[in-house]
Amino acid sequence: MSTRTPLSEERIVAAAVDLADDGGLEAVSMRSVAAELDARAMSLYRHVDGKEALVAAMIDAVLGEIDLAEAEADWRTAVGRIARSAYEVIVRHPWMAQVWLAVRPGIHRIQLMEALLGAFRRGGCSRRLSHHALHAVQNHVLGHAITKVTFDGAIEDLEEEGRRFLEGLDEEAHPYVAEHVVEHLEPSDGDDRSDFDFGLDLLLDGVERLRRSG
Amino acid sequence: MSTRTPLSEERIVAAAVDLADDGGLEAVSMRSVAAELDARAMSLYRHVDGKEALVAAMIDAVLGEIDLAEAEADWRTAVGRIARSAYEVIVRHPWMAQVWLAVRPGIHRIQLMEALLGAFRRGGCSRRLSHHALHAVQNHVLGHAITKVTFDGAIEDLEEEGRRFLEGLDEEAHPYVAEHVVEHLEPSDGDDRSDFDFGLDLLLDGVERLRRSG
DNA sequence: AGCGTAAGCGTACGCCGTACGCTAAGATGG
DNA sequence: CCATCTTAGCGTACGGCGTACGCTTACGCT
Repeated sequence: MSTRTPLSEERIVAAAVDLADDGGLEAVSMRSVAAELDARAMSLYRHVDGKEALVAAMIDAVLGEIDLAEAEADWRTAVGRIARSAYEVIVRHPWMAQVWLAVRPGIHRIQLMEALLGAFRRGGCSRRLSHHALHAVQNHVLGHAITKVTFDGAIEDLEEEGRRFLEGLDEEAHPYVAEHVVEHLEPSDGDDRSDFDFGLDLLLDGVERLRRSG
Repeated sequence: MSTRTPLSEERIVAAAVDLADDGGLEAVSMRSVAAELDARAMSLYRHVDGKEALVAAMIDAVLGEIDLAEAEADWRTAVGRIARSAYEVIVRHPWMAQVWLAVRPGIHRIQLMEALLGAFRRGGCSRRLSHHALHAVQNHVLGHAITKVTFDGAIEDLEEEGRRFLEGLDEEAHPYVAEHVVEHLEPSDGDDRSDFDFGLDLLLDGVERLRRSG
């Protein structure tokens, strides 16, 4: 016994993702990842090109979890499924929000783009409209994910933190911000799902209108 | 002579922003910032709470550059001016894109939110609509800024890099991505300005429609 | 058995953020 | 004018980081 399973890029990336999922990106160091695998830091370099490449591989591995809604006929529900899945994947791996656009696209990122663009193009959108629609959807997903992650990420008690923020806020000078924060704290009707869908629908309505008008 | 101007939070933050503007966030260390001011690292701690607080101060300082379009009567042109100004500020300080949502909002961030929300609310949008409109505009600005910054940030010759990317791409498997990248490379009709406005108009059209329908 | 190849790792270097405590200069009160 | 207090600046040091370099060990060949 005691012959450990050998290292591989796959195992290293998986260990790094696990570390990042609980502990954030800052918990990922060559030494900590190696320790997770009962190895030493320098051993990783046989399988991975360095820390930057490791992070890129982590990102692409996680993007592979996204549902690309490949058999979906209707373009709008396809885009909806992809967008929601992408959002959920990012929220499941909160560290993604900081970095997913910061590195050169890997294969899964390209497949994600292809799936979204394909849905728009086959749905009858022009090249130019599809171009902007892709960016709009990506921005929406990433923006919402960042907002959610930063809200309940560093903060375990959202309510408490929100109240504290409001206390420090000058409500005379910033009444609308106060209003906005209160809305984030209202639990019932404005849950994540409807918030996300509201913006996405608004956006896809616009795309649909432009699609029809050519 | 030779009595240097004393340190202060303001001077430290300004020096750090300068370093980040040319050299990226990674060029900002307590030692490098101190060196920029002819001082030593530990001296900074008399005026700044540590690196994290320094970065937060850098962000808020830069957000103070945004034009808040305060005297603007028409809500739509006000939002447009604010959004474009914010976009330009981020592009002017490319390191902002990585971090601007990652820290707790400072006073300038709050003023930015207040300006946008005020424009929507005074323009006749409901609380809920203004809430979503704010997020949508923020996402649009940040998303576009990130896209632009990552495109021409690490890449001095955009054209060359795009062609190289296309070479490595399997155009059979990803025809729409190829199309999309080509569109990014086309210089003339699709410049930054019109790209940014196209998405923003699409978005504000949606807001306007919902505003009218109540 | 001998050998080539490659996986794993020990050591060391130059960075980083920052805790701790000293020095020296200026402010304050007599 | 001196004594005392405050505070800006900094020297040193510690633990952690990414990684260059080269050694060792294990394994698959012939």
